[in-house]
Amino acid sequence: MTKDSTKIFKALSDPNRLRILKMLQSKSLCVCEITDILKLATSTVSKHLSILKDTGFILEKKDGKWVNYLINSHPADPRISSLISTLDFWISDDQIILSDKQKIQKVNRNEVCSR
Amino acid sequence: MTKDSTKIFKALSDPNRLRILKMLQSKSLCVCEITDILKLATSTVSKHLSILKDTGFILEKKDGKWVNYLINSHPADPRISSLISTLDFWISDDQIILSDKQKIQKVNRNEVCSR
DNA sequence: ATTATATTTCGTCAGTAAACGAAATGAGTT
DNA sequence: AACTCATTTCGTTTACTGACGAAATATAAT
Repeated sequence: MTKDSTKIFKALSDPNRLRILKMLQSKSLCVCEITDILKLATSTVSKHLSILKDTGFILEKKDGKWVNYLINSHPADPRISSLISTLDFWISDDQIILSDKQKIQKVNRNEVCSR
Repeated sequence: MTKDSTKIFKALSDPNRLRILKMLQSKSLCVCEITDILKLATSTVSKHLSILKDTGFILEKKDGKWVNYLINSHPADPRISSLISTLDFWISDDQIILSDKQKIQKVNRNEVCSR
């Protein structure tokens, strides 16, 4: 219990993972869209997503060749739901988070991917 | 803002620091008392405490040669207060946490220190 | 079937974090 | 002032984490 509490906090203790969570709170996205915004290697983003998925913060939904990731709206673990709603209030005035949010609206997976 | 949010989560993502916080939620303690319970080097415990202090989770109160640490009941940062009260509910059924809590009651700083 | 695209897995490297003991600091005691 | 005890700081070692590119996997399109 202590051990998996630390696992939950560890998942939130990386700035790129927080950015991902905040983005997914606005809109569900595929790996390459997130990659385009964070400017990281695809493999790195994939790893971050698997950490967030393992802890229960997000879900994946396969759609053909794409894998969409979305916020887990009904997590089994109450600690996760509590933290997700907490994050809604936190960090909402942050520059990077705001600009991410704008980019999300414009991003087009057909342009962004296959490059 | 994102950066110091991760700093806050990082502070909570170590099992020994969570044990310390849960202990301090029951009773304020000095470094050597905590050292005795966690079975770590004094210098290690001191480092953990400084991390918790820097993020605002705990306060220190000097008392002669002892330095007592206590939960920060009125943190300036609302994120910290939110997490502190959250931790009150979490992890309360954990074996290690419960046995720590029992040891705290018995610990005597005059026996434990100076060895 | 072959090719193309999206994602994951693997191996590696660099930076970070946690542990320790030893030396330094700070505060009481003699 | 010299001494003792609690704590912090420093230097070192070991383990973990985040980043990358290359290779492997999965699905769609030709």
